Amino acid sequence: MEPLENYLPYLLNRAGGRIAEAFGKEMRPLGATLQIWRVLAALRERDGRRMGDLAATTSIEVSTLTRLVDGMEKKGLVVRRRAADDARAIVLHVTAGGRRLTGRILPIAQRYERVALEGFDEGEASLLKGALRRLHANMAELERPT
Amino acid sequence: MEPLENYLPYLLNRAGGRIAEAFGKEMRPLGATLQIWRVLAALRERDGRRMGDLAATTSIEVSTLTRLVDGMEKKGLVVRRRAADDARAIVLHVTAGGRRLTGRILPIAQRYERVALEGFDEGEASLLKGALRRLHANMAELERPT
DNA sequence: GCTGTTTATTTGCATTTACAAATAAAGTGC
DNA sequence: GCACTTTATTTGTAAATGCAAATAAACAGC
Repeated sequence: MEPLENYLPYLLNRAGGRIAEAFGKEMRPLGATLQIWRVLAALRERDGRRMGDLAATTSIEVSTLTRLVDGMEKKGLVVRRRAADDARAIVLHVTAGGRRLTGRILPIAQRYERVALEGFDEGEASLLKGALRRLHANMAELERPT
Repeated sequence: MEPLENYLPYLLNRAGGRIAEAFGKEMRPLGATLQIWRVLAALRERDGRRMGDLAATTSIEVSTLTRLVDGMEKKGLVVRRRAADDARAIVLHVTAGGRRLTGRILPIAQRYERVALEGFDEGEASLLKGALRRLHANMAELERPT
């Protein structure tokens, strides 16, 4: 029967894990982590997001995110403010320091995109990305046991 | 510039993370975890592997694996033996209990493969798998900073 | 405008994980 | 066959993670 090597979830996690690990190591000297980068990237697209919103778009658990943001605040990368329209919610804003760090990480992220897709032509790359999106969507339907 | 949504490493981790999470939750009632399944699957292909070998094929850190195996031994899924040819090395053997558990997990793993690839035809699926292997290989070349 | 329910975030706690140091057995050169 | 280096695994320890409970504000119905 199927060896591990042909099993899609395994291949996926293995590839993803290796990228994450390598990227994470490059983040270190900058005083960042992969997760910090995710948050910064999400805020770069739209600043002033809520915790829950960020958790969803970064795929980081809310409780994990809370503590991650604690650290980011201490490092002066972001600030928490209470949402204007809902006193339960917190919105996050990047600081100048946060933007500076984002600027330093961006070229590294771009390099990773290039290296990962080395040898893939335009069409293959977008096919792959589309497949990953579809796959992610497919899994959403599997929220119940057999 | 590229939103997170188009960034390959992100898509990869997101898809992989979601599968791992869902699969992990189904493992729980069986008293297993994703990592335990990885080890069992690797031993199913070839029993009596060394710790280092297992670490490499499952992509689990050796030190993490040591403790994981501690737990698996307590659960009676595997046993550690000293390698016949090298007294430094440990080889792992599955027990009857381990095989029983493997048998219960297999159909779940197969279902995940199916659901993940729902809507992918044969060709697309093997293209995707090939891409993931290539990508994993590409990352190996990036073991040095810029 | 109170009461009960839902929603957003945080905190407590136990588990998982990774890195580095420790241990132990081979292999190497002489 | 003794010192030196390399290889295989384990242990110490600190950080990251996820679940469940706690807190706090909004909303719904009356």
